[in-house]
Amino acid sequence: MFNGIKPVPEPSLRRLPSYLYFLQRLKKTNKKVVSCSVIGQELRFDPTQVRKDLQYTGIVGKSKVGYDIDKLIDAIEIFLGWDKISPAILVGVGSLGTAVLGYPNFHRHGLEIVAAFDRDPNKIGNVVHGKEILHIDRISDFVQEMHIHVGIITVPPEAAQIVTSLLVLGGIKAIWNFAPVALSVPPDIIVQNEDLFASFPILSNKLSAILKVK
Amino acid sequence: MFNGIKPVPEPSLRRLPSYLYFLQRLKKTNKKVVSCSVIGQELRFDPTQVRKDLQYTGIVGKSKVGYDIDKLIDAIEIFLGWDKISPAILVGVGSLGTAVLGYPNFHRHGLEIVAAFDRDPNKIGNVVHGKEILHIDRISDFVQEMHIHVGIITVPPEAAQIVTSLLVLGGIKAIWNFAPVALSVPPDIIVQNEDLFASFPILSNKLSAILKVK
DNA sequence: TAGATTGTTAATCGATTAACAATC
DNA sequence: TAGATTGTTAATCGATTAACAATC
Repeated sequence: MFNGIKPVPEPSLRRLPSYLYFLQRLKKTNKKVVSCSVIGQELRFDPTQVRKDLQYTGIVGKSKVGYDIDKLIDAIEIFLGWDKISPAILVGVGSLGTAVLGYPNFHRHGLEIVAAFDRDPNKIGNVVHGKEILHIDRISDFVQEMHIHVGIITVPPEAAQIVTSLLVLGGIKAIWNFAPVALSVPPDIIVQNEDLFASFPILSNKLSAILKVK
Repeated sequence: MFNGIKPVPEPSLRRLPSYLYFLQRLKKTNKKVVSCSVIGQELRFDPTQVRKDLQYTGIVGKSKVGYDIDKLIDAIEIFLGWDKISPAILVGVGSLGTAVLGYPNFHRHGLEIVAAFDRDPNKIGNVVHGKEILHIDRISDFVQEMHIHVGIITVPPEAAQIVTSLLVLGGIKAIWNFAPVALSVPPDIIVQNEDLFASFPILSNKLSAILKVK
């Protein structure tokens, strides 16, 4: 399994998009170069940490000058794979699914949702945020024929495993799972779980601390 | 600021709910006690880590036996403040707001959403998932009069700061922010940001790795 | 009693931060 | 040249994991 390449730490991966967004704003001000300390000051990160994060993308800077903003934007986008569009489908057009479908910037994040699926006959054929809703029976064939890379699961927890199996059957490469259940998949399939309420226990803990003091 | 009490590590806080859910399932099987190794095996955590996490709640176990399940459930709920209900409001009844309003188990997480707010006149007076939608003009007064503790922000990013200021004006204690912007608040107000797409760059990175190999 | 499990202290690991040489 | 910034190595910090004594 070990191939000599250290995996990029998850905290770094999570920070990279915020660098990208800042650089895109900076580019609009006609700046050409930027240093780690400027980025760090803006985003409240340690400059050394910024430098290390950026190095994972393979960017090379200039001493005394900093990084070329255009090059840096490209490097981050390429590193995350956001320069090439992967076709995706979304399964489960409830309110969460609708919210995800409504996100306008997936194409800038390497994703294009080409269709949505649901099991409710009343929804089939409707168009939500520009995507047609197809019946869930057609998922496997659709994934296979359209070479879909990513499946986004926004169905209720009970349905998530069945949907997963259908996606896998069609040859999906990665699953972005918003349902609060663990999915079982073959080892070569990427599963990334997204917890809508992930940070809530931290809020709870802080809130209960101040409520107790009172 | 330092008061001799070490803050509980965020990773531990994030794991506590999963212990709770497992214990609640276990309770239904009429088990009375449970050990760290059983919990760890189920949730794929190191047993020592489980023990350390649980100790933050103040629970005391019995050697050779384990922890009393009922006591442990209570300890986690009390520790997170999920035993007492805090009144909350939600602001921004778009698709994301509707999805959050539709979550059925907030009362088991110490929260009760008592009303929702929006600025769209067509939505005012409607009832979504049992909550009436009120006009945003009434937020500050509502927070003050109803002693609302938590404000959930699901408005578009442009509107998030204005909404925040209105909540603060009314005397809110904590803000759970789903908008992708940094909010400025007085130092005594808790802000917890929730990023709907937090794990997406990790999926991107893994996906681009396998696409490159191909 | 013997052995399983807790509670606690020590070791390890990984990420963050500091130090500093190289460089433009 | 002088000084700011990168690139890199070392130190620190915090979380995880291992070791082990206490205990029921």
